[in-house]
Amino acid sequence: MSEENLYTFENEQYRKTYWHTCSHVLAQAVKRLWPETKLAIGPSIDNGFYYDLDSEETFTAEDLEKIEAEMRKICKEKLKLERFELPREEAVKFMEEKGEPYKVELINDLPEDAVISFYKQGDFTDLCAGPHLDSTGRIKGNGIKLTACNAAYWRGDSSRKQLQRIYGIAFPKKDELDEYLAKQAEALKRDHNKLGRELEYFTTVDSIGQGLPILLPKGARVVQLLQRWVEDTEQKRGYLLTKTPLMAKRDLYRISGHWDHYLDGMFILGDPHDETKECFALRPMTCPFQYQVYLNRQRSYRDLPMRLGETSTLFRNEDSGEMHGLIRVRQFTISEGHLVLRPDQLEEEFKGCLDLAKYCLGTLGLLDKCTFRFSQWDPANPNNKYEGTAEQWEEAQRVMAQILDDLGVEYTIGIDEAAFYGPKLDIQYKNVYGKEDTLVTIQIDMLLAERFGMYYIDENGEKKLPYIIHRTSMGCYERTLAYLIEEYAGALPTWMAPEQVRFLPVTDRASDYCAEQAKKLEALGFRVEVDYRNEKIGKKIREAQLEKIPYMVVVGDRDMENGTVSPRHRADGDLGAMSMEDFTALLKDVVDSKAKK
RNA sequence: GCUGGUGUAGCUCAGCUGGUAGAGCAGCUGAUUUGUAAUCAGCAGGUCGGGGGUUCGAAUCCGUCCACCAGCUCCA
Repeated sequence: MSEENLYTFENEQYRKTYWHTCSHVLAQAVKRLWPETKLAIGPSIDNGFYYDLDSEETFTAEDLEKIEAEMRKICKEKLKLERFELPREEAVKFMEEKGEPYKVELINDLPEDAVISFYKQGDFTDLCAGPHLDSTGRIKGNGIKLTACNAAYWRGDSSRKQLQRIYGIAFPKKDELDEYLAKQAEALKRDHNKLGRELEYFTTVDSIGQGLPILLPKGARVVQLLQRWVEDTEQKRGYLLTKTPLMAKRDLYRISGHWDHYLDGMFILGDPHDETKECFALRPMTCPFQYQVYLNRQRSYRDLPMRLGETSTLFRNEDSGEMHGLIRVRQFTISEGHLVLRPDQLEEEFKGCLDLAKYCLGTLGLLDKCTFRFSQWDPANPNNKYEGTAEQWEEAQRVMAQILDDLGVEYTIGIDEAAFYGPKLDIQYKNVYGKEDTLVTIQIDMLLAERFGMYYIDENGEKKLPYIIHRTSMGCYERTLAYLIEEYAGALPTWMAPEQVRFLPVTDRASDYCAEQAKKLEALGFRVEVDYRNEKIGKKIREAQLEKIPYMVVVGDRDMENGTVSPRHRADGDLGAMSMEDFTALLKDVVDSKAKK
């Protein structure tokens, strides 16, 4: 990068520096307006910056405007940012005198040898490692927008005080800000939680409860199509289909370890603390149920790998604030599966799982936006989350790292994101708000086989413990549907669209002709409707467009005379008159190829 | 679970400082038979999220519960 390009917004480092200085300007503005406010932290993030503040005042939208105005003033003042260092004791004293307890805590937690630096701009000084712009005058005042004020726990710890987090975004030009905000607004129009309800994919009902969405006929159809496709795909790859119960006695969860680790997360039927009576729980995962298939008889090394797949409905009693549309729910159905294998088969089978997931997500059109996360344990986790010994964990993670490197997977590392029984490869996806969730997970488990006594007899007649891979091929159907709606803005590809073709008779003279053609397509397995209403063709088209029906087939007197139909694609518009044979071939091609249109 | 916001007809929303609700679209009925994004007219539709409380009187004020939204925390 050439010298002059270093200071452009294209340069991520410069951009982050710019936003970081914005966060200082934000804090300075708040301190000027509400001097009693205590400062916590204020970093730049992927999309802008924020500052966490402790204030008696609950910042409203109007307050944010006031703060923005003050920020613009600070930019106009062109205050120089000056860096200086202090020894630890003086640094603590400095912040104590300023009445900033959070800063004092931060300084005290810095390592012994840390350089403690401050940045001063006019009447405002903040503890900060930098770097920063050299002057607040570098920031374009009317390119700043404070976008939200929300709660955030001090140091991300829910047992500590909740602060107010003010989010902002800024650009060197007002036009760029406007463009960014317009793009954001546009993205929110794809929000599955809004679009999915409007297009009648799902709804929620107060009396049923939080996190328990109703899949309406369109949503249910899409899920059915995806399930059939996944089950068939897995069958072709050597998976054995299972159907196991949705609940079990607490005894089962005691063996798996879930009773100790996740009691709060389960829906319990009965009194969990009364040992004199039977107590059941709805299943929060499939593992211990599906293991029983393996345990049905003694297994030989020749039986391995055993690949078990199940379309599995799970129940998790999430905290009330966690539910979100179809993305985070209390009951969901997942393309679940477990592979029981010999240690020497681990890499090959892991690769197979990754291939399958990539194939599924790629076909759905979601793969390009996915990122990979290698989720590892945290030996320092304070909640005793993890089973097994440090040696077992190091071994499992070493093997997984080796496999990921061999396969050339680019990943980030997530510490303390592992399952309680092993490390995971998580395939992550971001929703329209930029919030990331796991779509697919592939996990290596070297612990549970022993707990369940899942031995096999090797070629020497010796009992051996297998490895287990927990995996999903396309995640849970509700969440995947949500992302599909967002990815395609509700216009799902024809192969998975609940209604693929809608015939639109221009007058009722064409009704019978349409019914006949529709029947032909239905016989071939297409999902077809006819709009028989006595409405103008323009209105029928408008409504079909708004419902995002892939193909509208206009049929009028002219078509009937010529024995044609006049299809229209929702995105490509009028395709002109053609024979039913040609239209059928076109449709078949689009559907069979699972084209993304 | 925590912080903040929201909840009025199927949908989108109006309803000022308390005086028992209004529009557009959708729906129904009738007329209209129409060629690529909204034909016209009429009718009907609501214990204003639920239970309480204050008041002569509550959609409006207070409290509580429920649901929805954003964020945090959590996510087997």
